[in-house]
Amino acid sequence: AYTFSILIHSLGRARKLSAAKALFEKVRDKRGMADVVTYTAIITAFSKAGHTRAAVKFFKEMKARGHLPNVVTYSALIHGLSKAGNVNKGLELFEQMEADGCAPNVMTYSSLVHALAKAGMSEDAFKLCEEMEARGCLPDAFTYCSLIDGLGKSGLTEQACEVFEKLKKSPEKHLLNVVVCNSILGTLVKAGRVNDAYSLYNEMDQYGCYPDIGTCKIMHAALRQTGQLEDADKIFQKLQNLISSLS
RNA sequence: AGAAGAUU
Repeated sequence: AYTFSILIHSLGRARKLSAAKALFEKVRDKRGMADVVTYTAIITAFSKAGHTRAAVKFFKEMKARGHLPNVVTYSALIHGLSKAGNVNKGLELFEQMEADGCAPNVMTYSSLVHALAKAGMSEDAFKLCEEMEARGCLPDAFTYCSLIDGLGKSGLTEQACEVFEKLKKSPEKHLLNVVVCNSILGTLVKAGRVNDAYSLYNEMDQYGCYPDIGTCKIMHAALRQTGQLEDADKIFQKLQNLISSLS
């Protein structure tokens, strides 16, 4: 079953959904070898492709057949539902998961924070972060990134900055990475605070974060828009260097 | 030994 899970996972990643499904059904029916991980792999494949009703069908099926979903299964499906814009179903599933005695972990919370943020419910995302901390599950870089990005996109720039500043000073500051920096840079730029963004860009290295392609794209577009063309050019050069160092 | 989450 290990091998089949890997295969189903790979087919899913390659967007070969019908092949993944065919293999899954074969494993399930002919060999009776479908387990929680196999089910989770097929649910993930359909979830990521946005086919949530198929994912939910497999989810119901696994339960009906006595395979208890675990935290990975729930997280994958919550992510899929939220990605399809069905945050409420995601929240419902989150409650169901708790009712089933399955403890959420940082990835489950982060998926929900991301979903709430994307749905413009950043206040709820913020509350969820507080809740997870209160329950002894520390937010990680993914959680902070989703939260900051969501607050920024809801126009709550100040709150986003507060979260970032608080993280910078907290014992968890090692969580600061380039993607978290990019999320606050994007937030500042969106709020028209290009100079604040540029200052932050210039001090990122003090936090052990080094600009990546995403950083340069954000800053280049921002500086070009405000007519700071020389600085934009410098960043464009850096962007080219980063891209060419990829291969 | 296999499965889940972030910025542009």
